Amino acid sequence: MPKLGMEPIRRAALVKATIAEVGDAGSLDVSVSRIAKRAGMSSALAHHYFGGKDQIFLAAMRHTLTVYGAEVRGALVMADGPRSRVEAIIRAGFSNTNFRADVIAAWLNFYVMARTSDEAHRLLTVYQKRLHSNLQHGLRPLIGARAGAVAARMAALIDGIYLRQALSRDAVDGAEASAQVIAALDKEIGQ
Amino acid sequence: MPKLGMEPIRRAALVKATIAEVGDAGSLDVSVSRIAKRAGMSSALAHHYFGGKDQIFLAAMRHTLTVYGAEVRGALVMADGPRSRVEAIIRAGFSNTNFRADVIAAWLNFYVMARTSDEAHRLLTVYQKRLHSNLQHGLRPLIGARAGAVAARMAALIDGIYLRQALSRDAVDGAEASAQVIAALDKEIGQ
DNA sequence: GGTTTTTGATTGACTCGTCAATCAATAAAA
DNA sequence: TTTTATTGATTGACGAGTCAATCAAAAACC
Repeated sequence: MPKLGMEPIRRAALVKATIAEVGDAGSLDVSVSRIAKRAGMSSALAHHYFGGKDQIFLAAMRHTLTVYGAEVRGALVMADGPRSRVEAIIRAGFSNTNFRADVIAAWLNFYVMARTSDEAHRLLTVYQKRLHSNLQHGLRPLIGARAGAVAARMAALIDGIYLRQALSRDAVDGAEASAQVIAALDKEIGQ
Repeated sequence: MPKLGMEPIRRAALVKATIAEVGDAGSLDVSVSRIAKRAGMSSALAHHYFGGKDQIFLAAMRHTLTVYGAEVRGALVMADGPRSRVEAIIRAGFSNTNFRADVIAAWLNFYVMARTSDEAHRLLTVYQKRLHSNLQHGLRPLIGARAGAVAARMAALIDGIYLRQALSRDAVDGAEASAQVIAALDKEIGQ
């Protein structure tokens, strides 16, 4: 069986399975066995590759942040003009890849994890800083010095809408969510 | 020892201890034994009064919601005029009783719990509905038909700022948080 | 008032299950 | 044969929930 070079494949499978499992369970209270089973391997192998449960979760978290980050960058290169850049940042957060029930559940639980894990805390802080920085950068040409404060509010609003969706059990609607935030944006920048 | 009427005292102590313990641990991953110990009794007694771990958490949740609800009502009777009412609702959410590290941690974890517990889900839905309804009611005289949509955004913003504080490990600042939301309110209603 | 009975309060010890982590062993490349 | 892949079995810890037993106030009774 040992086809060489299994490691990256196994790791990816475990990360994917972790997100799915956390999404299903709704909490971080999922056993390594279950994750491993979903990923099609034994729990021992999961430990072999990741060293421990925390490492598995952190890897899953890094992955969601990486995907999100990539999506934002991708959207930004397509945007022309500051206003369009800000909208791109907003829409990226509510894209079909990020704004899914299981991913949202994972985010929520990462917030819980960040209260006890330094590494999780660090990662989420990076995300928040980046979101704020991106928004501020896009807003500055539009509203100058107010950009910092407005960016903070927009970021909080985005997170808040995320949180609502985490509670909602209905299907999520990224377009509707984006529209909400953009409406607030319009008010903040005066149309 | 059986001084009659211990039950309500014990229950209250357990609820308080639960919030504190969840705040310390940062997650719902706290054993009944620890909660009971902090409340000054055996774990068996905790089970005796509440029946199970979930019941204890739900009671703690109901308590925080009750306190929050009372505070909002109290602030509303003091307010004169719609604008003042809306501000009162906002400030109540960030009051010293509600905007505390352990309480915020509890809220966050209740959101996680709501993904698996129907009763927790119900309670949080009640909170969200009530918050939205209160805001909408206060906003209607100010902006008419737009009140519903704006209330939704304000509610999400409040939750979002809460979430930020859940991540922050510094001391929380309710006044600053209120100011943020009120600034957004000003923009929404046009000064 | 004194005795007995009842009942709420309380706990230590125990059961049962779960889970993270480890290890020894096997199999297939290189 | 050395390295990589892989797993079944095992261990050690921990936690929820149960139970039988104890303790002491209070109520009922004489």
